[in-house]
Amino acid sequence: MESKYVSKIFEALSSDVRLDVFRLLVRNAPAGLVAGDIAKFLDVPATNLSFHLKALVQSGLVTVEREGRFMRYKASIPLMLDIIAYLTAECCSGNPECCRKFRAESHVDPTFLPER
Amino acid sequence: MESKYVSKIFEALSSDVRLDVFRLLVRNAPAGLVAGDIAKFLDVPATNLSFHLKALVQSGLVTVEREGRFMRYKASIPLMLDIIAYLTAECCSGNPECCRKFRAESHVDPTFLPER
DNA sequence: GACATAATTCAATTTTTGTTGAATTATTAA
DNA sequence: TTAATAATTCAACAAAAATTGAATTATGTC
Repeated sequence: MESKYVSKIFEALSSDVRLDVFRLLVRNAPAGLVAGDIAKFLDVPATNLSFHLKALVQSGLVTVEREGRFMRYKASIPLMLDIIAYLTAECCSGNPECCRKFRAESHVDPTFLPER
Repeated sequence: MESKYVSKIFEALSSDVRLDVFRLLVRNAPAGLVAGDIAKFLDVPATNLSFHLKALVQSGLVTVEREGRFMRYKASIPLMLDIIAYLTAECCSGNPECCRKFRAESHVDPTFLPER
């Protein structure tokens, strides 16, 4: 995998609107949600949501298919796992013991971390 | 509010330069590297690298400390694991079996994923 | 102290993103 | 076939990010 390609995927998650959309779709995997429901859940104007959904689809993190007059969006869980594998590849030069030790320290829920 | 904080972290990984820097530091965890070595490895102009390192440090994904006249940068593995947990939280919420199936088919070392 | 080295900050410019309302396309229902 | 609904595209503007070279700060060496 090319870092230019992967950075585009992280760019898709670099807006709080898109991150919220993606997490909503991850929670609602594998069924996904139609655009109107996403807009309702997250209270984002339709026109702005379209802009962000387009970016997510272009990144590959989200897929879309027509369903009558609705558009159904789904998170691509395999791609999500791929970028996690990319990010963590050869962590600590492949020393799994070192990584596991970090893992034990990481049980901070980012939801509760202070703002910067 | 929380997603604004996490999206800033993904923003830090949304440039291919910064993504390359971060992965280099992940591979070289836990020791890290000094700025000049990063510049040499990745062939990035010092002034531009400083700009990107600053963004990484501000996101919290990278830490820095002075070492004589060198600056040593290190990846924050615990924060990396936290944002992975944030991204994958409640995946396939109603259907954990579905989520386990996705994981089994992926290339992710389970060390880096929260239990499900 | 004077000089070299490591790295950063600053200022200027260019490029890219995000947001909004109005107009448009696609589909279904009356 | 007309109207209603779902969603997108378009155009305009506002805001933020990337890049560069010159100047600056901090540290170590002669």
